[in-house]
Parts: sequence; structure tokens; C-alpha cells
Amino acid sequence: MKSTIKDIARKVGVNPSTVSRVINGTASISNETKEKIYEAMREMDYHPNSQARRLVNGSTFTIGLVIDAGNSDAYSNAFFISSVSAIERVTQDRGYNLLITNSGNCQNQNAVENLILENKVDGVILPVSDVTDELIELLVSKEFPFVIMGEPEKELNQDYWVDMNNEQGGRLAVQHLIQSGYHCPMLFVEDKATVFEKNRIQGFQKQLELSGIECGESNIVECGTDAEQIIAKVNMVLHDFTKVDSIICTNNIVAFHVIQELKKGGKRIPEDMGIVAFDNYPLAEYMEPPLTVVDVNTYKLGELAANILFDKMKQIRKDDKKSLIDTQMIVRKSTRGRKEERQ
Amino acid sequence: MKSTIKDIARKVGVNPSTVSRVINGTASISNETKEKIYEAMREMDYHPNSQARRLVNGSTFTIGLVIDAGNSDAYSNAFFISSVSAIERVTQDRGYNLLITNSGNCQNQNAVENLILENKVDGVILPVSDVTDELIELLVSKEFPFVIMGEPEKELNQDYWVDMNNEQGGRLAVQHLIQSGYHCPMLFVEDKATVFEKNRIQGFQKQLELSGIECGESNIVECGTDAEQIIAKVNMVLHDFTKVDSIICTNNIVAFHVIQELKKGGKRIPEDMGIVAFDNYPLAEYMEPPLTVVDVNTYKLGELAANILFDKMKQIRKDDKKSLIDTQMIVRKSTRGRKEERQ
DNA sequence: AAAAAATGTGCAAACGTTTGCACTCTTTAA
DNA sequence: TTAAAGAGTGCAAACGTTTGCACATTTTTT
Repeated sequence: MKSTIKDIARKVGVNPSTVSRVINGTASISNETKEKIYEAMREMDYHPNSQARRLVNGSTFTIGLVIDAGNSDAYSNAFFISSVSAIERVTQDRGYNLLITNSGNCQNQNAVENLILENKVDGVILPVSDVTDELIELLVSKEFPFVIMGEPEKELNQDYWVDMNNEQGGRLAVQHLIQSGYHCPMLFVEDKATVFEKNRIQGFQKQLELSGIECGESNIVECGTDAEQIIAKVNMVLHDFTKVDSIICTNNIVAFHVIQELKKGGKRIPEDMGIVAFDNYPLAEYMEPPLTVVDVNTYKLGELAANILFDKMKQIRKDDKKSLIDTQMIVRKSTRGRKEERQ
Repeated sequence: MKSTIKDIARKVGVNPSTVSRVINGTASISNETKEKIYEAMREMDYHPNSQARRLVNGSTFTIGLVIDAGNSDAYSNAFFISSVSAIERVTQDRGYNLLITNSGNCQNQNAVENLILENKVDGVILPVSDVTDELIELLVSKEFPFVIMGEPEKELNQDYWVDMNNEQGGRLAVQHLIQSGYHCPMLFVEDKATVFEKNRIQGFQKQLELSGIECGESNIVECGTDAEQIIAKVNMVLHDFTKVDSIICTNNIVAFHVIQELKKGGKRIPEDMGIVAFDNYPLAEYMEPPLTVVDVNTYKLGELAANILFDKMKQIRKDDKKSLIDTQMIVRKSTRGRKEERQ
């Protein structure tokens, strides 16, 4: 049988409130009493009951993390999920628990709303893909603390979000290429309209400008997600943009198809064409050639999200509504690289 | 302000217990009263308070999932983590919540023990890598429901576990190779002593035997995890085991190094040497040649773990203490494959 | 037509904590 | 030396539910 605070009190011969105060250190208690209580707790293997605590405290000491049910793409899930570990650690360090839910509906109710309305969590972290107008409205109207992972399309004035710095990533990729002796980079994006692609494009263009390389819209190619289409675009580049000597791909898969087709066309990598890609799949270093990538520290990303959430929960206002984590280059063999960077 | 069951009762003019019974359907209530209560609940935006429920029910309606803090290997984490989605879904379908914790220590207490002792969860799923004797002892002594993911070294008689069927995976790989026209497969494992490697070896040998191919210990190579070592082993095979025409690698990384070295040695894949690997990294299909793999459905694995846990929680005895998920072949270009399997 | 069962509802205790108030006794400040 | 402050503890209410018992009314069974 589980022992309660009353059992301890009875055994020691004090009032339950005294035991509670010893446990929480909320009042000064004589050392003598304290000792007896601690000993009784040890003897009776006492552990506080979280549920009772939560009820009376009106706080769950739990935060919710929403995982995107719809998005089955193994990696983008993994990308998000690798920050889970960070979020979990921060949560635990603060004495909180981490509850996970998908964004789907259970019964007739939205799972996330359920979390909030039934008082299961004190705050929530959710991926931008799961943000709906109704959900935001609910969160805001209840003044419920939340942090979004990823940049929203349109910004309300209440929402805080964290993301990788795609603009900086775009700049970094160009910078690396220029420094490595390439002169005419091209950018392959899947879909120009996506928020993160827009930012990458912006960084790309900005850095080209800074480097004094002229660049019109024509240096950006929308290649979609389909292998055939990517291949077609590669050939277009090969025939129509003969000056192009390097390609920045929006992810590892695109890079793979690009490299494949370039090799087929007799191009040597990195000599004839340098390749950089966003993301860093576990096997990227084993591609041929090993892929130079723009990587992001997802641990830091998760950590940041969690810390901001806790600040909001404590009513500590952060002045910045958005927080970005800078990317870094991992230089491998698909670009010439500067000698000192070569790994 | 949040409305409570008492507010509803007052508004409708009934006793709180009546409202409770309507919500839970635990007694027959007149339709008239029911309707009035439902309406009041809607009007006042009532949602039950989980904490109070949990306290009185003595149940948390929450299960805990332990993620391995120590294991930072991106993929093996991803492997485990991709079953999270399944566990989450099962949990939600059953009206439960999912709490995540790492296995580390918070303050002076083991995080998992804390979960159990402080009554935060009703059951727990944990990876075999986090199983310690003390933890098992605690779980067993409290009769606390748990399921282990992965096969334990030594088996207590109280523990239930799920895992991929490594023995069947070993058999499957051999079977595929034989059917594809290879005659002398070799198995590259990282460490013979590991439980799952042992099982793979067993399946490997058994299937060879069934196929009438004689095979001593010599067909199994322990190649460690280091690139140099793997390369050395490949060359050893090339020189000393000239009859070998195919290699089964214990994971994608080993396969990569093996392929790399074989190509360097002038071997064509799959013509001169067939390669099969366990696991299916997101980029495996983009290797050169695309890698034929023994894959496991991690979603099913998670689902199984969760369902068994719920059975245990409901005191439904499963007769089998271990449950295995069979693997399947994904045939790509690194083996000749049978035509009809080729994808 | 009487007995038994079912329906519908209220009362109050219980779940295991925390905490405001009150009180006594000691210590410190003026 | 008296007043104020602090230390140490108890009492009882509160958090928001659920549920066993009780009871009245209706319906069903014999």
C-alpha cells in the first residue's frame, strides 16, 4: 500500500501540514521534527502523489509537445523529433513532465485542444504545420502559453516561434561556394512559395549581391519533389546556363538526383560542379561524393523552444517574438572547399 | 474562469453527483435532466478537470515512454523513435496520454523511478538499453505494468518484451540471396556477443543449412564499427574466401564501407558480389548501387508494444512473454534479385 | 394486488495534498 | 522591561471529481 502524508504525520505524531511543509520547505520547522519526518518517510517509502499536488496547486507541471501526424516524411519527422530529446531535457531540468500528442482528432475533439481544455498541460510546443486559426484563437483567448516550431505564413501578434535561420543558411552556402572558388551558384528549391524557401532565396540573393555577383531570378530553379522533374531541370541548367558552376539543393534527396544526373552528363564533382545541400541525413557523408551540407543543430532548436515556453509560462516577456538558430557548413567532398575546412 | 461540475449543477438545479453521472454515463438519468445538463455544459464551456479525476480514480490515464538518453546514435534513436508515433496513436485511441522521459537522473532520483513512485503513469515502455536490475526489481515488486523494447540479455520471468525478429531477418536475407542466384553468403556483424547479432547469426546459419550450403564459423565476420577495420575485413574476404559471392551487413553504414572497398577492389555490385544490409536508412535507396535491405516495420513494433502494455494494465495475461515483428526484404540494385521482386 | 426490480436523484465522504489563519513560545529590538 | 518579530506547529477548508448508500417513485414481475 502506498503511504500518504497522513501516515507519516500519524507515525511521527505531528499534523499533516507539518509534513507537507517539511517536504516543500515552505515554513521553518525544528530540526528535530524534520529529522523524524525524513526518517519516517524513508521507513515508509513515502513518495508524494503528483495528482493530489496538481489538483491543489492548479498546475500540472507538464508541458505538451505536438507531433505532426500528417507528415510522414521520415526525415522531416526525424528533424523535428531530434529536438524532442532537447525539449525533454529542459523540461525535466525544470521539474516538469513532457506529454506528447499528435495533432489528430481523438473522438470528436481535437487532441491538442483536449490537452488544454482538460487541464493536462501548462504550456504547449507545436510544429507550424499543425497551427490552425481556430487553435491559435483558442490559445490566445485562454492566454495559454505556446511556442511554434517553424515560421508561420502569417504572423499574429501573440505568437512566438523558433526556427532554423534559413536566410542565414542561404547566405552561408553561397559564401562557402565563393570562398571555395566557385563563381556562379544556382539554387534548387522545391517550391518557391514556401516560407522557408523564400528565406533561403533571400539569403542566397543577398550574399550573391554582397559578393558582387549579378543574379537575376534566373539563378533560382523550382524543381519540385519528383525525380523526373529534377533531372529535367538539371539538363536545362547544363544546356542553357553553361556558366553555372555550383548548385545549392534544398535537401539531400534533391542533391542526390542532381548529382546522379550530373555524373551521367559527364560532369565531375566537385571539379566541374560544386554541390551543397540543406539538411544532413545520416547517410549524406556516405554519398558519392560525400555531400557538403548546411546543417542545423536541432538540439539547440528544441532547447530554445522549450526555454522560451518556460519564460512565457513564468510571464517573463521575451522581446523577440521569433528566435532563429544559425546553420553551419559541414564541408565534405561535393565542393572543393577551402583546404583548412576539408574534413 | 474555468467552470466546474458544481457550477453546472447549480445552474441546472441538480446535485453535482448527477452531473458527474451524466458525464460518465454511470447511472440512468432522465433525458430531461440530461439535456439540461448538456446544454449548461455547452453554455458554460465546461471541460472536466483531469487532475481531479485522476486523484479520485487513483489512475493517471497516462503511460510513460522512456527514451534512451545515452544512445546518441542518430539512427538507432530514429529507429526507436519512429515507433513513438505508433505508441502515441494507440495510447490516444485508448483515451490515455503519453508521457516521455529520458532515462537519466533528475536531481538525485532516477527519472523513470520517479515516474512510477510519484504516480505519474500507469504503465511504462522502455528500451532494453535502459533496463537495470534495480529498475526491474522495482517494477516487479510494485507489480507495475511494463514492456521492454528489445531483447534482454538475461530474462526474468516477469518481463514482457517486443523486438524485431532478428533470427527471421537472418534467414530472410540468406533466402533472398540464394533465390537470387548467390551461392556463398557471408555475414558481417559488428559484435558477435550482442543479443540481436546472435539471433541474426542463428538465422543465417539455419537458413544456410536448410539450403544445403555448408557453413562453418568462418562465414561470419566480426567487423567492429570502425571504417579501417571493416575495410581490412573486406580485403581479407577478398583474398582468403574467394568463394564468397555475397555479404550480409549488419547495418547500412557497414554496407557502405564494404561496397566502397569492393568497388575499389574492382568488384562489380551486384554482378560479382551481392550486398544486403539490415536497417533502412532514408538514403539507402540513393546509395550506389541502391541498397537491398532487411527492413522492419517500426510502426507495427510500437503498436505491438503499446497494445501489450495495455493488456497487462488490464490484467489480461498474454501467454507469450516475447513478441517478434517479422522483417521484410526491400530489394534494390545491390543484389541481383529475382526479376519480379526488382523495384 | 403485492412484491420485486428498475429508474432517477441527493447526501456526504473520500482521494492526498497545500495553505491561510491562529496560536504559543522564544528571541530580538527599543 | 515591554513590544515587536520570528520560530514552530495545528486546525480546517479547499482543489474538482467520483461513488456508496439511501430513498422515493415508477415499472415490471408473479
